[in-house]
Amino acid sequence: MSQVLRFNLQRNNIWSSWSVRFLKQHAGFSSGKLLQPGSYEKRHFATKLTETTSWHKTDSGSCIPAISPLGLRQTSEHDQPATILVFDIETTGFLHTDHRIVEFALRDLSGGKNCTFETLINPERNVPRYAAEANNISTELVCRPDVPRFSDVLPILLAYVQSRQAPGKPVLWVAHNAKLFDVPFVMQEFERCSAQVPADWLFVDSLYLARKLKKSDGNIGLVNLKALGKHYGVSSEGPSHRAMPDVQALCGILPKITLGLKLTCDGLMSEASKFYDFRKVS
DNA sequence: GCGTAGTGGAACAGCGCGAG
DNA sequence: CTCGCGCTGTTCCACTACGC
Repeated sequence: MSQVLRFNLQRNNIWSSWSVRFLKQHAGFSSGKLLQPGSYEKRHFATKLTETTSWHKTDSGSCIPAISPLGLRQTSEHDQPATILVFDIETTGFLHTDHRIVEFALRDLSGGKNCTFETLINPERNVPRYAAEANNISTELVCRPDVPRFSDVLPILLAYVQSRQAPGKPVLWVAHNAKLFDVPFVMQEFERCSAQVPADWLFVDSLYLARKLKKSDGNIGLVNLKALGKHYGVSSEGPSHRAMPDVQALCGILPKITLGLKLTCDGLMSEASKFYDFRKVS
């Protein structure tokens, strides 16, 4: 498991062209070193092929998961109204105005090869002890010159998302408590980089959906990720309160929620708030 | 530790109805 | 007509949950 950055790109060998070019341009990494087994950068920037869960529609139109063969998409891009990316971040604290992102992870629900993106981020500030205790990400781990800053990661992230995005279709970002936590942080980091969030990025808060479902399903108790995972029998690999395990958990929970809400992919789209809606809140 | 949203309970106001 | 009762809706407040 990489300590700093795992960067997975799908669709042929974008990895060997785009990513290296971006890394060279924006993060100052050498492509030669990058591809050398055992090299320092290789340890940090590694691709991983995963067999993943993809979504497709039931007869009733609800979104449910289905195991897809390695590297194959069961749902064609033309059938999907949007690329759905489940993401999670770890930060140095609660306030997006005062704190920084230290880890970013996402997973493309359509599955297939290299459907995940995960990286540690150099916050350029100390990680408070309470935050480090919560997410096991210490100052020593991320405040190092070899750990990319958000500004380094941003062009790679944008390229990755673009590589996953179907032409003309929006990108639907899903996170737990996205409205109050994840999106304001991401927005703040974009602003720090003087970058614009793409206009076709939409955001859905799974916490809001879970609360909505709870009203109609009395069996649902707490609506935090852990409780929902337990309720639906969804377990995630890896330590809790780290970005990718939480992403994996949400990937398992989200289809259950949409199924419970009888929410179609289009319905999920309608639940999405555009970026400027979140900006009003934050 | 913080900020926000949601929730549940208490308190109150307003209304309708029946009894005297 | 007046009073009392009960129901309903609204408002406020305290508490809880949620993210790290």
